[in-house]
Amino acid sequence: MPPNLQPVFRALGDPTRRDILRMLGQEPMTIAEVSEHFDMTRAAVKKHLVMLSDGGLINVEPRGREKVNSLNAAALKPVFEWLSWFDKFWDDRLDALKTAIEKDQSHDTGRNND
Amino acid sequence: MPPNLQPVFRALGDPTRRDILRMLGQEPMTIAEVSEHFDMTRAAVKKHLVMLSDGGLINVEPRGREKVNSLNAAALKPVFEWLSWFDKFWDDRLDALKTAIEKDQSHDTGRNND
DNA sequence: TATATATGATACCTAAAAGTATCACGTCAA
DNA sequence: TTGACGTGATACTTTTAGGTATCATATATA
Repeated sequence: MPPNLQPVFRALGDPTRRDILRMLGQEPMTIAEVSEHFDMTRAAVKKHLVMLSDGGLINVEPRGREKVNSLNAAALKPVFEWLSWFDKFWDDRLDALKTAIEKDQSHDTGRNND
Repeated sequence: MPPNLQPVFRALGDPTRRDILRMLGQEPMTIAEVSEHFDMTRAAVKKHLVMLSDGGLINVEPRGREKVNSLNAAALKPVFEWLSWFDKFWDDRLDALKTAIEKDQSHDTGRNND
């Protein structure tokens, strides 16, 4: 079952959320810690985290009274693959090689790309 | 100067626009032709095309009284590269190979990735 | 236990997105 | 040259996104 791409693309559509992803790529953070990096209320940051969670882009785990948000980069994979459909238009060579790599790997390439 | 990613990500955030990109990947189309594929007015489709154009994702060329919209997949490249930053989290092997490919190519890899 | 703290949830505001309807304008064709 | 046709542009409506403010709840901690 192909994952629904829409929540992922929607989550990526906001610059604050893209920044958050990069931050969580460095280290997991609580909501308060993420909020420190932005000039907006914690509630606003929380909403962004919910959207990221909706897209499966982050994992949220309780730790006492805190919630630790960590990156789930695997959720980006379908996006990457959706984009790869267009490789042929801007770089035939890279596309060919990447296809070879994917074939070489024993991946479940049950891709739908929609 | 790194292209502004925001208009591109915003354009990709809507499923109709992603569909249009795939359609234009098959062949260039006029606004009327694109509109035939969707259950909405031509004006609405036109707005989507403007957003795609804002992100540089399509080229629009006049042909008599028509406008021919064609895919500009090169505009997806920065998005692809932005995503590639996360490769290490979900597939070290593919990332390593892709890096090797890019190094092998003589590309203007003046990437900023923000 | 009493209190401070981290988060959750709700209501509300503003702006932008997505869509429709309508009309104006340029171009092709009879 | 007169329509017909494809498009551009504007005004309008509805929904969603992004944000603030506020209060409730659960958990540490003095």
